[in-house]
Amino acid sequence: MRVSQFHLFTTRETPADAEIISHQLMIRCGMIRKLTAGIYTWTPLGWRVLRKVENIVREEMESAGYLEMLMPAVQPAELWQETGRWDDFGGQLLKLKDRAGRSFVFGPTHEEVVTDLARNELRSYKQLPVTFYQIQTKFRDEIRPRFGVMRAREFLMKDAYSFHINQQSLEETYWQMYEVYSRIFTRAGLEFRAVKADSGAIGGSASHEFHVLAESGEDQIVFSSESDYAANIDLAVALAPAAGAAKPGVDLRLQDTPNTHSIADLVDRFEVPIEKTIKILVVAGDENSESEFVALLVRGDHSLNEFKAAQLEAVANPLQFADEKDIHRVIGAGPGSLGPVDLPIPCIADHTVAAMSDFAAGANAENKHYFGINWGRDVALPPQADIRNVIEGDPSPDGQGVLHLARGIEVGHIFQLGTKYSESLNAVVLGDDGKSHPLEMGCYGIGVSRIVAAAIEQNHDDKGIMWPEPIAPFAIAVLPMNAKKSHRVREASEAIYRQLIEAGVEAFLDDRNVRPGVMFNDMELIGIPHRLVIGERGLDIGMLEYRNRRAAENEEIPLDTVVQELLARLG
RNA sequence: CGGGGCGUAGCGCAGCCUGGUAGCGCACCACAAUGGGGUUGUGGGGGUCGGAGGUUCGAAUCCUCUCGCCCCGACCA
Repeated sequence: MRVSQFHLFTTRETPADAEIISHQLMIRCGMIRKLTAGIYTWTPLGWRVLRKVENIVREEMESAGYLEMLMPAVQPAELWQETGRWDDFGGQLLKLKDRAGRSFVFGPTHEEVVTDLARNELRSYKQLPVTFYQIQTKFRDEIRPRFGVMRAREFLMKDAYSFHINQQSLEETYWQMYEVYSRIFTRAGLEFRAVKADSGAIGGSASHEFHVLAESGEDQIVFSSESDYAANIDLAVALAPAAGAAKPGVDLRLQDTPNTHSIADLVDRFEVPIEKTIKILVVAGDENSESEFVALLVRGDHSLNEFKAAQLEAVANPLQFADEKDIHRVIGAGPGSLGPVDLPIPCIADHTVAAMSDFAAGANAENKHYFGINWGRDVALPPQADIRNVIEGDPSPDGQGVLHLARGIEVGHIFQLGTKYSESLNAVVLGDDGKSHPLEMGCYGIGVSRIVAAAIEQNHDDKGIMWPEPIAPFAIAVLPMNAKKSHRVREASEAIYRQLIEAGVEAFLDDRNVRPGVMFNDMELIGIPHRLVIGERGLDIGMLEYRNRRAAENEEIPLDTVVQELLARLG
């Protein structure tokens, strides 16, 4: 491709509304343009990258034997009503009406459609297992789209669905898909981790997320320093210490603590180490439980894991925090003065709390705290559960190593769905026993457009993008210096460019009449992995300048063998 | 959904408080010089100031409504 024939539109200025680096660079490169909130046009430059990612995904899916297809983006409401997701999916579901007033959705995912296909087409276990996939535009009406294509409303997704006669077959495909996903992200040149995850609104049992590691990631992931334990923050657990093991060291003491309303106050004014404090969170009880409210106890420096807390039998799901008025009503003290001693409502302690001794907490009376509290001696040890978020350095739950926290961008998610959709849509096949069996299903997603942004987050410097070669829009930039003034430069550049193109290399010849600095800056900004500079200077001595986008210095390449040398470097 | 902010040329912004017929930088077009890290000069094109209504002799500016966009929050003992 010649730059003069390509719509290359770069800009020096960073748009005001782009917060993260990938969004800024994509705008500055001219890869994307916003049409409206969360909805983007992919320009020719951006589209080349998107297509590269798409093709890697497609090739790996194909070689695993999965079948590509294309399902409708617009789907009848009836199908979503059958599975209950017309109501359950929530505000992210974009609902539409046609001229006759019939309701439709713009597909945010395709379990309904693919299961409808399966119930009509699949008859026998002999047709199984089978995996269908598509690469297609999805729409999810995000509450708050942001970060460009990272969290867009309209986005490109690869979604795959597998069908099985039994759980064992599902698991085989699930773990095969795990490997396929790992190959895809590895091939795209990304540093990533797979972590255990919750299956959330999609439903089902087992699930893993694939995260590209990046500081700007919206998700927290957790992994062990020694073992292969890895989970997202919702699910991550630390090895629990033994409850009640610590022996009392000091006496219980009730002390006046005026104007002490927070853990921070307690630590500052009374010189209590934060690890010797506990905080009480009052939440609504489950409607079937005997208590209106339940107190949750976590160590002062720990935070409540709302996902875990909401799973507790005694606790309302979704989690609902008591307001100040309710806390006063049922406990008789404000939120800053709560503690386990003489607490009038049931409580559940985090495992860490159950192992504490000589700790401080509120006295359930204004302006008073207890110090030196010990379980058993001063108050009965409450029931325990894992209700906190793990922190950096916690022991890994398998006993091997400590936990590290990192930020990640979720680019893939695989689920074992089981029969959730096949049962609600009555998708069954005959087994070898001659009886009907609901299909076991798996579903597997990759955020194709999100990968583009994630790759930039992971691969950039102060000059711009540094594409991993497999997803770069062009492989090499051929930059003639002052071609207008030099037919030698012009001819040499054209010749090399032609040879590269003939060799199948995606070369990008900058034949614009612009100064060298403009070329260098543009090519570095858009992240072309290799570049060759052709000038009078080099031609005089028979050597040309080559530079890798990630290298700090030029290399000299002899003119006579330049194309072979480049081909070797390009792999 | 709650809170805050912003809508003036393709992009980044000034002008608004104190009303008087719209400006700067980048980008774009033309010409010239320059020619190895976003070069320089001269000349030029482009805006119903988000939209509607109101106040006024006169509105980008004041008032009302409306639409759009962005940020923060949905953890608190």
